[in-house]
Amino acid sequence: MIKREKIKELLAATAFNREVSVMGWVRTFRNNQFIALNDGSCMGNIQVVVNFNNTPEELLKRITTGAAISVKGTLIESLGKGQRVEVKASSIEILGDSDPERYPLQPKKHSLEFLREIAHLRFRTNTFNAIFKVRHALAFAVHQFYNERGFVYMHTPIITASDAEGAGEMFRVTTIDPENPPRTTEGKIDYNEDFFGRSTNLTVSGQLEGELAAMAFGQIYTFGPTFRAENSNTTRHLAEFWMIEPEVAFADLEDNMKLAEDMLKYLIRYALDNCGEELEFLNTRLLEEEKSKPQHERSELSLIDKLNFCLNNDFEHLTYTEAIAILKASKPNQKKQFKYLIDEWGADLQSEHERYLVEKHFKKPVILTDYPADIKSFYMRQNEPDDQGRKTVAAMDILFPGIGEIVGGSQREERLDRLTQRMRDLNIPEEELWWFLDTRRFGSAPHSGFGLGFERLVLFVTGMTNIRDVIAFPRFPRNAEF
RNA sequence: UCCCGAAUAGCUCAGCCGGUUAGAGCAUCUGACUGUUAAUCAGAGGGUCGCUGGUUCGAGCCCAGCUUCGGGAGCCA
Repeated sequence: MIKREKIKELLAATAFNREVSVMGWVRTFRNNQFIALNDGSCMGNIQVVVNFNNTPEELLKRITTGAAISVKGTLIESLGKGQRVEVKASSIEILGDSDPERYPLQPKKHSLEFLREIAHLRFRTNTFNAIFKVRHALAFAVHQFYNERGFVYMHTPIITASDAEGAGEMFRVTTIDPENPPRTTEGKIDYNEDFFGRSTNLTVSGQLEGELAAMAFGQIYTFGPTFRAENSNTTRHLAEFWMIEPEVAFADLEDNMKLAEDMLKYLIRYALDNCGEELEFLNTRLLEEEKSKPQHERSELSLIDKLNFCLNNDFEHLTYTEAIAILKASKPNQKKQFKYLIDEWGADLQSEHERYLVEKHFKKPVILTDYPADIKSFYMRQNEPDDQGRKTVAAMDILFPGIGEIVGGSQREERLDRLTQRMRDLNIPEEELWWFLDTRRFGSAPHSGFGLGFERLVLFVTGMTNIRDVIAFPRFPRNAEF
């Protein structure tokens, strides 16, 4: 029996007139003769040539779009134009039929909206083949980047009992019978009777546990699923998404920003170096897509140019206070074109402001630092008040064109008294986070970390615009299909 | 959750001022052709016009509510 060869290898083959075996799924069957066969090993198809004169009618009828077939034949230089090699079939076996009346994928362009409804089949399109190859490459590169730098990959828990982190609404994890829950004497649901003996949730972040490990290993990262039960209906939020969270001891905000920028550039370079075919395809796809848009909405750079631009330029560093000054003096603010006008220091930046800074003013990735303490989390390190007595924290957000916030991080507050004071101010119960505070009690040290939304990175690198298209089976409000 | 828009054949869409039997391209099926490249040519089948109610002699079209989808905002990664 001949060993099955992958189409990717056959398309690159130089030795002809040899017997080969290929298996794959039919993309199209033209002229009763030419099968475009794809096995997922690459985006390209191999052409299988069938001699319909000596092939039974019943077999030819079963070579339909989507069918899985096994082909044995001779690899030859193509007799026709349009492809270099083809397989002259000597025998074809149908492995799995595909009813053409019911198979939803046609050899034509489908809308992303339609493909989202058939997410179980959309992997079979070139677009999603490319997206998920890039996603794979980026995930692999994340591990390679941190491994090369001696980071330890930590698996932080997915089920957590702490609800104090404040990153968002949480999904409850329980085995309690919702029809008949155990009650306390006051009539409330008694979580002492629950599986863990307490109320538990799906994690919204591995950061707090990551800090514990960083205070022993020095440098760690997490890369796992994260859950937010926010009723977010946008092109850049998911209820279940993957997050990368490095945490580094003895590192300040500068080190943190450097790590983040190095990582993003490393990942983008890895994709460019390893997913050339896929990015070329996505680049062309995007150009086609843009043709239907009015001139002013089209992007100035193509996808690949944009990625290279990102690699070859330093990210813009900017404090919140400097950003406010730029925004205050900006044309849209002066002409009152912003929906939310900038007048006071202390207000949170709206996405229109972030977009202005990134896409109009600097036209490159921006790292915003030193936000007002009042709009940031309790664990961020408190800076000394400025000459006007304004309080800020050592936070940094990285903003990307078209995506917005892709990284959020900070130097952590390592001083126990400052941390607990802030927790009291925000009504965060200290007793629940006793283990977290222990890091500040026993050998506390400066440390920093950040979170990178993996899907947002995949969005940027693939040039896709809806986050639901860069994760296999997106989870969002009112949708958990597949 | 809020604002805006959309929902008509398997897919992408047209459907005029509310008026006879709701159309096109692609896909599918049948036949022809047989070195095609989203093959081509000829023909055929395919519709509870998202759902519920209302206005009207008459509703795909107007109104209300609901559902779902898309874009934007908020929450954030």
